[in-house]
Amino acid sequence: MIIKLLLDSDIPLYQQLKDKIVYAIATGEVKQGEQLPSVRQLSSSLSINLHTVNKAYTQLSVEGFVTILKGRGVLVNTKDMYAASDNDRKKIFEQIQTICAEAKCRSLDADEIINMCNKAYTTLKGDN
Amino acid sequence: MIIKLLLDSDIPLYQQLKDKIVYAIATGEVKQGEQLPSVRQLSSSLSINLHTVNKAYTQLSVEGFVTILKGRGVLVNTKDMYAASDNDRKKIFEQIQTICAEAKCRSLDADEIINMCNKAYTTLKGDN
DNA sequence: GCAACTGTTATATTATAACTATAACAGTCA
DNA sequence: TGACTGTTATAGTTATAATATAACAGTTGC
Repeated sequence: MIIKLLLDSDIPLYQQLKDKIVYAIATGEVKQGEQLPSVRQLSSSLSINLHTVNKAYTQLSVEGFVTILKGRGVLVNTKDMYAASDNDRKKIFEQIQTICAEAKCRSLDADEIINMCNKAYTTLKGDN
Repeated sequence: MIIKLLLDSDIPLYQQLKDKIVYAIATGEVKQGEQLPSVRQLSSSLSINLHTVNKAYTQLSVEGFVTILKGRGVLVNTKDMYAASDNDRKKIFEQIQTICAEAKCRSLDADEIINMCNKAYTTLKGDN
């Protein structure tokens, strides 16, 4: 899993890390049951602190993407364990609403946004 | 313009405010050339600080949505003043990518996300 | 058991962001 | 002049983000 973080981004490091891992799950780059790097390994290879990685892993665990086993490591869950709940759907829709509002203001019509969605999905084509 | 902010949200107040104003522009609820409430008026009616409103207005100004006239007030710009630049498009696509990655993980397919986009756009139907 | 690995917890420190409070300054306009 | 605009300055509080070190506790293979 190739991860590059932007140190000068306005997006927190732990959030960037979460997004990258979810992206890797979406593409199938990391598979169900697969073990993620340990907090020490990953923090070392990214030159960031152990606790920053731990925060990302902990939140991914709360959101259902991974299971943390004390003493053993962090494992990617099976798909059914993080299938969208009604609340997940609601949150995703709210994000889309905000993006579409800005997009419409900026004279992008629905088709352009839909094209972006299709492009995003085709980029994610993995056998996961 | 009806605005309600969530004080206990993880989204900062000034960001929520920006999003609501952009949304109001998108629906046509506030029109081109229209004057927004003064920082004191709005901060008072929302029971938040003057500087929080000022921060939202200042950023909206940088992003091209409004023009701030010292001593006079804040005016909504014309559409052409905030039409999407290449960089705006890129940022919007990156947000969509992140959302789609999570959505795919959570077993939502492209059609479901596209439906959400269409629903979001129809909600925004205004003659702006 | 021991060693080497896991995640966890505790404590502390630094830096930055977010929000508030108050006051004064400066431009606009009837 | 007075009442409204946004702006700037100063200060303080609170929360978040990130780091640094150390110790604790569970797992695993030798």
